[in-house]
Amino acid sequence: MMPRLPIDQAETMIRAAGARVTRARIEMLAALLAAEHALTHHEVEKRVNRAHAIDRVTVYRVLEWLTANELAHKIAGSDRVWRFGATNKEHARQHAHFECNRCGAMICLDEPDTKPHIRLPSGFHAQEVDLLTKGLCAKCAPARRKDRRRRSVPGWT
Amino acid sequence: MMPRLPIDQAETMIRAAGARVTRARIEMLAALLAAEHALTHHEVEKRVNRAHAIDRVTVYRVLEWLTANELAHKIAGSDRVWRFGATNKEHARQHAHFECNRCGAMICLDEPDTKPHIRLPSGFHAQEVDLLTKGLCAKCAPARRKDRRRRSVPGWT
DNA sequence: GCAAAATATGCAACTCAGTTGCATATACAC
DNA sequence: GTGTATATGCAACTGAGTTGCATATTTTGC
Ligand SMILES: [Zn+2]
Ligand SMILES: [Zn+2]
Ligand SMILES: [Zn+2]
Ligand SMILES: [Zn+2]
Repeated sequence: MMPRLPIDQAETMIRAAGARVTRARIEMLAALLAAEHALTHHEVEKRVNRAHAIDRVTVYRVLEWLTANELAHKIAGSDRVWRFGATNKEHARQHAHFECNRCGAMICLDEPDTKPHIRLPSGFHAQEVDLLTKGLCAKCAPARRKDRRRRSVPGWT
Repeated sequence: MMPRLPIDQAETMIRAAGARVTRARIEMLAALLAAEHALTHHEVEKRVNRAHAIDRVTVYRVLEWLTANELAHKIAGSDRVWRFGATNKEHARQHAHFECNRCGAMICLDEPDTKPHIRLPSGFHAQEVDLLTKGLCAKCAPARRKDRRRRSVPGWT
């Protein structure tokens, strides 16, 4: 299988969705496909702006459109900012995520891993399970070695 | 064991933390203890206001303080709003949560349940795992019976 | 290709959660 | 009670995400 340029792959995916093929959609999906981690609206905006200026509202709307069409998915982070990842090949419909407690980076974990069976109160009906592992990413883990992580109670002496 | 009023239990918990016992802290923690689900800042404000008016900034600050002192914990919801629950007796330090896809209600699940073992990329270091089950709560499940949940692609016909 | 219809984009103004600085009120130690 | 540390109230701010509407671009039909 030929490795394809993200920009071409993006165009094919959008065309396959049977929707209008616009520059913003292509470039934004390509940015997500090329990204090493899930991107915030701002990160997407910055990466696409290398090519040409794009309005921030368009960024929000295209991300929403990509998500609705299942070409991307969004993950809720601890900082109340959505991060978006391309929904391609290897990622199952359901997959876990990792968020770095230090730099905030969010990545998709493609391991299907053992599904935890959760007992719900009577009458409740489960539809999906979000699994978010938090910790330190490869870049941040070394930096925290010396921190000697005591059970911190911020703002309290 | 005597069943205690939330207000008394709250005061005891705060006093045990060795901190100043204020009306706002007691009433807000009592509201969390009495709540049937995790509360937003706004819900807390509304419940406490039955007794006396309270500034919204104080609500934020007290919730932050309760969280820092581990008398409460906060859960990130799909609507970018933090919800707070009292951290009492039965809830372990780590527990799963449930969020209703229809009404947004968030509850704590005290089942410790089978911890999923997640494989991380090399160099990554896990510290905690957030597990959020989404679906329909007991109140909303019946209402959705007829909806015949097709694979929805919102905003796309 | 060209015009018309359909829809995506840009812009301005908005909403709403959460934060910050500072003056004042309150809890607690003495 | 008085003094000191700190909690609260108020006003103004930040930043993510949304909405309405005018304009630009993509498609479709010719
Ligand atoms: Zn990191
Ligand atoms: Zn993902
Ligand atoms: Zn519900
Ligand atoms: Zn909880």
